Amino acid sequence: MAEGATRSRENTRARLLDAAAEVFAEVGLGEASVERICERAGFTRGAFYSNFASKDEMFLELAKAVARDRVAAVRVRVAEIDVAEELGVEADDAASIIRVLDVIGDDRVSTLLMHEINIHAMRDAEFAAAYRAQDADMLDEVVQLIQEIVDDGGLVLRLPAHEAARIILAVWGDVSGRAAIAGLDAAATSELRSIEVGRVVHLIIEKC
Amino acid sequence: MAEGATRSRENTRARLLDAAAEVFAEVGLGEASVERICERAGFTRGAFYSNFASKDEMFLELAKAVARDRVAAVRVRVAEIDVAEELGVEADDAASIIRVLDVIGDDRVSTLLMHEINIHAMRDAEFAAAYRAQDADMLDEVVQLIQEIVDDGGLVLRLPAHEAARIILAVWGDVSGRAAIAGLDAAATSELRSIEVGRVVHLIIEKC
DNA sequence: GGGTTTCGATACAGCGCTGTATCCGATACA
DNA sequence: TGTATCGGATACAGCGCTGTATCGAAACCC
Repeated sequence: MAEGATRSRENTRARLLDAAAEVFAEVGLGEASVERICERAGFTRGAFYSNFASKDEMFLELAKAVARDRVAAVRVRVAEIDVAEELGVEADDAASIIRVLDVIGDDRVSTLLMHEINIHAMRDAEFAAAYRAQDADMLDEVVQLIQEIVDDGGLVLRLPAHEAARIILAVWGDVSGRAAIAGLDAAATSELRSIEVGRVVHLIIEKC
Repeated sequence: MAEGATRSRENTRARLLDAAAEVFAEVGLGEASVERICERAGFTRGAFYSNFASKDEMFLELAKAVARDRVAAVRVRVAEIDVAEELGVEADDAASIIRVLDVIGDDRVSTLLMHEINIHAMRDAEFAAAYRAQDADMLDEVVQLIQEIVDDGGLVLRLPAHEAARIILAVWGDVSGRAAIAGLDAAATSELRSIEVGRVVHLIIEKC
């Protein structure tokens, strides 16, 4: 278990996972062959089967990694906003939320991949359990964010925080999907999200 | 082109399309083989290639049919509500909208299929164009519905109607997806939808 | 009722993918 | 520096799917 070897192995795993994310996004889980993933990563199938038991097992791992990264990214952003508030920099309510959410899935590949993960959760009950757990984590994070913004700004919610979070996430996902369908680039997608999600946030948060 | 033969041919086409809808929902477009679809329909591939040029062409046709049926179903429900209102039967605002939307994709297969169609639209630009057109039609239908309910009830919208419709559809889709992931049956799904969509409707429609 | 057409079944050649078994080179270690 | 180990490449047998070409039977037409 030498350092170099391990590092190299971890590196090929990462490269394979990255390639898989792209391929899954491009053609979907079903049509993505192990061969194609390896080709994309610059390996042969030997490397794949040396690192993963099967395509499904790999997909599971990829989904876990994506979920972990998303929640972590949101958590970081929330913390950043906390710091900003403590420094007295009062941000606009909607803008804060959008800036936080913007960290998840800016790009096309992420959106496609999330949808692929989502639909897989509908098909596989076992996978669904893990998915729901991470979805709940993400929701909690957003709830907490909303709560802080409302408390610090002396604002009022028209809805319980966790229901508000659900709606915001739903609209966020909907806009992202439509942007991908419309073929919008990152900038345009971001702008569209600001507008539409901002509208919902202002609908939910009552200004006094 | 005798009647009987034609009818029979139409029948096999329909059976193949039904089977395809199930298989696409179960395993996705990519993993659905022509063979499997035919097996499900009780035919061999001979019948398939006699009726469709390819799996993709068939998917396109299926998507068109689904879209057509959905919009048509909504249109019928909207008309029903119009009649009810003319008869003086004043329905609850949220309930009316939910009853209309409930007509689209009650079941698990429809939800899966819609997601499959949706994700395919993200991947295929040409397909996306057709998808967006039908999506716009559906949106228009909901906008009209909202408008009528608001006008007849002397209510006020907190948002422009078409933005309200977008949000309602987004939440509706989100709830449907989560219900499928949770493995809820039709009744539970319907109930969950009532609650969550109802909440959004009440948020958007101001009662005077 | 015999010829014609049509629809779906069957047969076939071929390809791409799978998963395993084996091999080779590089790296770590003594 | 020789040796053991490990990671990835290569080789291989086999399967399932594809799409076409052909065939048989049933329905239709006169």
